[in-house]
Amino acid sequence: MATVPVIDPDVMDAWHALLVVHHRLTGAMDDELRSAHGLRLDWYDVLVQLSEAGGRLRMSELADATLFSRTDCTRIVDRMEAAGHVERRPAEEDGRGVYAVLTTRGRALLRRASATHMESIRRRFGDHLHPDEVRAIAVGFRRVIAVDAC
Amino acid sequence: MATVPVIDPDVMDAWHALLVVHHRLTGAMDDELRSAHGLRLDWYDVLVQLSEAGGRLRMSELADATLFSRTDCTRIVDRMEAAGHVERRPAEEDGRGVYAVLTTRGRALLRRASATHMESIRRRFGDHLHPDEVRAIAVGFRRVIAVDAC
DNA sequence: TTCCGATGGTTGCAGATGAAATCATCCTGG
DNA sequence: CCAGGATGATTTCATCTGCAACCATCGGAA
Repeated sequence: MATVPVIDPDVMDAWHALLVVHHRLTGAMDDELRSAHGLRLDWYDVLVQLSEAGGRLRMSELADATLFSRTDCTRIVDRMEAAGHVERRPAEEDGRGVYAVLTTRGRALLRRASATHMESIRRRFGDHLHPDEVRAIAVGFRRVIAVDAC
Repeated sequence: MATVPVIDPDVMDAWHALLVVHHRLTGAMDDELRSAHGLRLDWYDVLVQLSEAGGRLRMSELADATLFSRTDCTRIVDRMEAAGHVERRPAEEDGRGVYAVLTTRGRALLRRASATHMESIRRRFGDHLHPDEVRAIAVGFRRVIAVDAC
């Protein structure tokens, strides 16, 4: 009695390709940001999220906005604060809360770094995909994410 | 003089979705493997690669086949050897070389774990994508990978 | 045969990671 | 108003990670 294959080989291919793309590209982008701006990819993510939120976020909001744990955020902000890119400010409305606030210096760094990073995403990723593929990826992945959230 | 956007928003969407899918799904799959079989996702990857290679690989081949560094492979094999899933055997044809060899126990564990993992990929990933999307992802990503290899 | 640069693998070190414990503050029910 | 559970953030601990230094072996050239 032959067992039915548990998974479609095409799906397996797609999943494996995703793993490789993620590994290679995040590695390369991290290298690029480091050599061009002395900035790690995780710091960059924090800068982006803070900027998109208008310049400040509670620590836990930052953890939700990025893909980092709370512990990670505490420590990344520790280091970025020491580097002068962000500041911590107690939340006036909640004695337990802390805001991570983008500094002028952090904002300037983000402006420079984002050019590098966007260009990197385009060159390493977008340029090699047809618009149809890009849309299929975005739409399909959003569906995967939405289901997972339940 | 307005600056031209550096990157197509659709491409940015797709890239971001990829990051989220990777993070969520690898996390969930790791949890599943751990609770079902006490097996970490990285150990599972090693078992798969050894099995697909016929049961044994040189350490450096293992590093190439997986997404791990040489250092990682040394240490993962250390732990898996202690757990009895693989064995180290000196390469007869090269005094420097070492083979990581799948044990009977490792093979049995892989058989059990792969059912869990395949099902997990199907349920969390493949089931939510149209066949067209799956093919677009596989084909597009392979292109991205091929270019990056240069 | 004997160098000597290249290669395979491991290890020391410095830093990064998550889970769980901790501390302070908040807020709800009585 | 007070007690006590919930929440925000940090710290501790044990583990994991990569880079660079390391050691042993290989293989070609003199």
